[in-house]
Amino acid sequence: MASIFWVEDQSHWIKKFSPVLEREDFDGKPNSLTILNFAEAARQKIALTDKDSPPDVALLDARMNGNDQAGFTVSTALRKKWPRLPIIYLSEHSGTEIERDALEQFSAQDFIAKHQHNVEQVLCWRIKAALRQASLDTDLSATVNVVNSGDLTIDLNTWNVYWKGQRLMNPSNARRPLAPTPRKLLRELVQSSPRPLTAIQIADRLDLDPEKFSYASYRQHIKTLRRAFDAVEDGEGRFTELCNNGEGIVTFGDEGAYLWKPPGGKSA
Amino acid sequence: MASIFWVEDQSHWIKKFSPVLEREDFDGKPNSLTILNFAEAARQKIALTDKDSPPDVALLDARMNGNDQAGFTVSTALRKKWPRLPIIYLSEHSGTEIERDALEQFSAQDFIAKHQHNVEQVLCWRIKAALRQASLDTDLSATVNVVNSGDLTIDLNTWNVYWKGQRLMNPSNARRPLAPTPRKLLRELVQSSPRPLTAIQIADRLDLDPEKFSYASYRQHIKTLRRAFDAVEDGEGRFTELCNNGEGIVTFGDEGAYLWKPPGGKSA
DNA sequence: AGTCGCTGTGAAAAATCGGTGAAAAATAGA
DNA sequence: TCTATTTTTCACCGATTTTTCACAGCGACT
Repeated sequence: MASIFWVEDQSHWIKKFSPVLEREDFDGKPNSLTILNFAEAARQKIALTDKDSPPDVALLDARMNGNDQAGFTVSTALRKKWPRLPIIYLSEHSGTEIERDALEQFSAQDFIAKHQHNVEQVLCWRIKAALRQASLDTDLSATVNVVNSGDLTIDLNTWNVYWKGQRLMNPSNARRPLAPTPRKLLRELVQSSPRPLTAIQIADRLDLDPEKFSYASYRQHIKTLRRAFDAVEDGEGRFTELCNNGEGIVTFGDEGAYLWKPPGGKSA
Repeated sequence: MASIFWVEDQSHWIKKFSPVLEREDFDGKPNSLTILNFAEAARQKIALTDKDSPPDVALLDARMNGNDQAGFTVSTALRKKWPRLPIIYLSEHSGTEIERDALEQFSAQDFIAKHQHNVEQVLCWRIKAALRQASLDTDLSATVNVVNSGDLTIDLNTWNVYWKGQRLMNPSNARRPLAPTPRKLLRELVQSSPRPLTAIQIADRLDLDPEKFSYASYRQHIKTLRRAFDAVEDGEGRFTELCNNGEGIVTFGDEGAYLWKPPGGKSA
């Protein structure tokens, strides 16, 4: 849901833009539009809004109710509370010192002239651009890639697999990591859970030659995986036993398919 | 010095804007302006420019020499080489699908109508805004000219690499510095840690001909690097041994990828 | 009991991976 | 141009991974 914070004092602009802003698809979800008519009302609204739920983008007019600075005071209040919020100016005074101030002094993300061909569309395009830019910024900080399923964690960067906090190792040599194909296979199983995967589907997903990847190989890799889990459970064959009881990596009857069922009752 | 990369096929626009762009004070230093008249020339220039000295901002016209897509092909080439370079379109066709494509499909930073009041000024303001935004982005990651990872330091100015305070030298001749390709390769590995890099990804990042850069070459460079580290550890093969134990420069086990894992337990 | 299909298994064969030195090819510098 | 250096290619080896094969256990059905 894209939430838009809009301050506009002239009703005819509100009439013109609000239907477009409400209908336009910014992120696949319906938008929430907050419209304020006065700078003072806007500042109050800002003060009352939870700091942890900022709007996604703000639209301001620099000059409102005859006051050249009205929009900028709102801008300042917004920036103070949410420094990274993209602010877009919508103004009748493009190419003037108002545009310069907005861009230079008040770090506007964009400045759109109200009087131009096809404004409604342009506005939407530029809001989208601003939203994209903002999401880029936040993506930079957190790029953690993990798949999680109960006690299982797969780190998609290093491809390490952790089971109850311990790293799954190669069962034939405890100092070596799990081999590539079993790792990928496990990931596919976990990701497609609770759906089972046949050998053919696995070959397809792992981009292996379907001629070469037989059900026999599949079985072999499953064995490897179960043993790797067993090694962590450190007792003897605890995990394999689990599988026989219908949890963990279980067979799915037909067509030689296997299925990941998160042990411990909970689902993925 | 703000360096501006500008592609424009019509000389009257060049006459109109170039004095302004040259004189305007973007960052307190004189600007360097590169003007290309054709998309093809622009692409060649991009290919010839050092990957590590990108322009600060690019100005493009979407439609050039009668071809609607000409500007976009340049945009693609720029983005591929310098993903974070801000690209500003200067066009006579605002409010059209050209503007939409530029903003949505080609992730333009901005789109400026050539026919508007006070364009030269507007252009300057918006370039400044783009530069500010870009510097914000890089501030986020690291303004420092040093890549640091545990005991490893890469000075991005001199390209020297230090390991535990000592400079890494060329293993085939201890009086010479580490060769360029291994240095760059190490940097990419360190920067993308904890993600592994395949030979193809490395070729792409170092801007090498992917036809020529084979997995065999990659291995060879890795060998060179490991030996360089060994030389600093001064004993025999201490670092290579580390690698076998899963730290330092380690194989990823799939698709011939390697990965930098900062030794000493700590992550980057 | 017989046999069919599915699953699990160990052992062996086959393919691949990662490391290596040496030599050829490309590039940079004088 | 010639030389020094860097980069790529090639052929080889051992270790590891992946596939294949042959067989055994098990339940279902006839």
